[in-house]
Amino acid sequence: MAEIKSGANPLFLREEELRQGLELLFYAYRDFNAEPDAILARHKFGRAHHRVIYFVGRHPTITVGRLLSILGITKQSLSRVLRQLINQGLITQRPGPTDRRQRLLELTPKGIEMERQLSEKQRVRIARAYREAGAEAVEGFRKVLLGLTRQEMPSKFQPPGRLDR
Amino acid sequence: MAEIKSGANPLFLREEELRQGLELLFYAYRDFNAEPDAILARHKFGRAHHRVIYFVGRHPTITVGRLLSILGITKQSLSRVLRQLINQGLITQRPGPTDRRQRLLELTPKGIEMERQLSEKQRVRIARAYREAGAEAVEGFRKVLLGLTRQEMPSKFQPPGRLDR
DNA sequence: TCATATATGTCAACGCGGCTGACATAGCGT
DNA sequence: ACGCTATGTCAGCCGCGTTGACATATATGA
Repeated sequence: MAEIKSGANPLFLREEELRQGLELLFYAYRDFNAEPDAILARHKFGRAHHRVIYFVGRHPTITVGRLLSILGITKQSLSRVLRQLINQGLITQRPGPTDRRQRLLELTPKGIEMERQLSEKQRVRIARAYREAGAEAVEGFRKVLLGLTRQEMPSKFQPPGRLDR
Repeated sequence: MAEIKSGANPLFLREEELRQGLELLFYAYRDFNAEPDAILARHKFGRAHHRVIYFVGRHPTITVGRLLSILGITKQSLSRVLRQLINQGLITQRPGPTDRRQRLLELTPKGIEMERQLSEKQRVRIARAYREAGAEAVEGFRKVLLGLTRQEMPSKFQPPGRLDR
């Protein structure tokens, strides 16, 4: 692991390109979450709440366990925000029909409304970026992001609720 | 703000597309930071340290104030991690030559080595994703991310150390 | 030169959201 | 009946944001 850099080496140029990608991702992610963060703050919530609301909305009747592995956090961490969301009436839980140990999670109408408010900001932002960049760029965007994702999941828990169907 | 959804409306299909982008970004960002996180943990550092190391490496002799506005955090937050990095001998500071109130920050050789270790993981990952996706996709990736970034910076502080020169 | 503004640092307290470890309970499956 | 599983909870820790207040050195303009 050395010998990589040198003068007019294409690998050297590439280095800059890669760093750009790095930073682009950093800034985009940060800016992308700024607006929802503001809304959440008004409700005394944080990003963790946002993520839970989002994924429960996306996968109604999802179980706690499945939600845990999507989020990649511990049950203790989840429990804290989940309890708040349930207490505030944004999410309901009910026993699973076949396996009654499970708690199936769903958004209440209030939760749905909140979800809409939060993701609307981001959807608008993405929609604008997509529109400005063009369909072809969008395809590339997705390809690269997908390539960044997963891999070296050491065989163990595959991201279970993956978007890609 | 309603009336958006309906039956066979193209906007409705678009909704799915946008949500995909949303999640893609979430997963990519998460997975993208997993490896550096592991390295950092071994040194008792966190992501905040990573970001500081990264940007100081990228902009040697950067001032504290400039670093603050790149990171978008408060000086108290920065001060904590910066002090640790200086104590651990990864970063040095020295007074600015013209304005001696400033502290110019630079990586020590030890800091450079750490930076290399950390970003190497990410560079490899990006490089792989780029290679698999192809040059055209990379262009699209950048276009879209750039579109997601900035905007509604309320005129105030423009991201000062922006990558795009 | 004096006053004010700027660059930076520091103390203290707080909040969010990760984590580990330990333990509890209900329900499933053999 | 027993053990595994799904879930919940208590307690404590840590990273890393925040606000607010105050300190110091230096720059700069009236």
